Amino acid sequence: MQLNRLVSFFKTIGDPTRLRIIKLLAEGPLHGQAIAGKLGLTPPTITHHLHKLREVNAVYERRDGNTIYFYLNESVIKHYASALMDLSKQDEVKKEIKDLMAERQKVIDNFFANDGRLKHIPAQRKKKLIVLEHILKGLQKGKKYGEKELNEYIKKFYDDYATIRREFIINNYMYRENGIYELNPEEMWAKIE
Amino acid sequence: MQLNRLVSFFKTIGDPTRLRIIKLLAEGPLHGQAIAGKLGLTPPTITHHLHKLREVNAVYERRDGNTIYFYLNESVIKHYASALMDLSKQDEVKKEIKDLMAERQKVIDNFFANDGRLKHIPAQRKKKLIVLEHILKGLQKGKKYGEKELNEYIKKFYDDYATIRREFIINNYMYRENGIYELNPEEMWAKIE
DNA sequence: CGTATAGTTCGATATATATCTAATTAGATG
DNA sequence: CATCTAATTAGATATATATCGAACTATACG
Repeated sequence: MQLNRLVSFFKTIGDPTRLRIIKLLAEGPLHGQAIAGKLGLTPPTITHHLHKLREVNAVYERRDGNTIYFYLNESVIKHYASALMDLSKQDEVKKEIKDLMAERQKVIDNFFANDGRLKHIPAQRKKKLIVLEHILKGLQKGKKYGEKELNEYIKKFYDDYATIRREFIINNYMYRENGIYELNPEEMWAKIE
Repeated sequence: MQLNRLVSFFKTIGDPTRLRIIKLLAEGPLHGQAIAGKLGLTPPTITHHLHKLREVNAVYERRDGNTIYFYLNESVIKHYASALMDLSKQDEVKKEIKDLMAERQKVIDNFFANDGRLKHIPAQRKKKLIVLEHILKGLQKGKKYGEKELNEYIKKFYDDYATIRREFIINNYMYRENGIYELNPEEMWAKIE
């Protein structure tokens, strides 16, 4: 369901007169003047609202002689009701992932400044790992980095590159061999983002 | 659920920007500037819409530091979705009665003029009975009517009182005894309205 | 064909509101 | 306390729209 249809429908029923018309029609079809009478409004006003209700298929009509009976299109109402319901329902797994992401994003928001630099290293281990993983996202897997090259990269985030580099190693995000650094396979540290 | 709350809610979500905010928050909480960024709007505009969304309890917020995270209030969304669903759902019996009533009303609209007088007697038996029953509603059960009195009553609806009076008898709506007329018990002709 | 009735269209008016820029407030941090 | 960032408020503008009375259209009926 595209956004525009939803917006048009809700905008249309988000009016006291139109919602009262819908409630009336929910009890059975009525002709225009009957609606005008029950609501204390003039026929042109009712025509105006019925026009809008027809635009979103909330009502349909059947002519009988020269009076027109208006009916509530219940299936359309149900349709949008369930579309609305869907906006509040997400499958469990997806929802949990989203929550996790939101939590991580919050930590990142807190510890990185607007220019993208790390303000300071979190004391809490869990948050520290999130911060380290965020920095690691800029490195390519499989690529070999010289120590100087890695230091330069880290310095874009934080002046104390030595601490960060050491954290990379002791938390098993990277390994070092003969002064050459490389990312460990992601599976080893269950990267999420 | 009172009408005003429904109207306010639907009016609120019947706006493209606000519905987009709701869709975003359905995927997880966000802070104001993140919303502004994703939608390409300025923070004051987002504040404006969040204010309206809060008014109808569609969102709530949690402060963390000086950034405020906004959450979709899913239970409220569900609440209004089911209220909307109710507008299209009626229990079967009630619905059938309403349909019957609407059908009868249509016949009455067609055969009685605005001043309440019968234009002519329907040829179709089913419609004729509806018309007769409509006229009978003005009589009291248990009361005994003299012929002249009954004629006068019928004449308020139709000049040819003799025909109508005869129809009352042959369709078993009334019975006559020594020139005195009386309504038959309702059960005998399954009065609906 | 003329008349009556139901519905629609038109034009005017009053009200609401979505959006922006600029200024202000609130909290956190050094 | 000074400063930074996020959010809000205020004011301005442009657009949308709910309602009505008056004029018009369509259908039925005699």
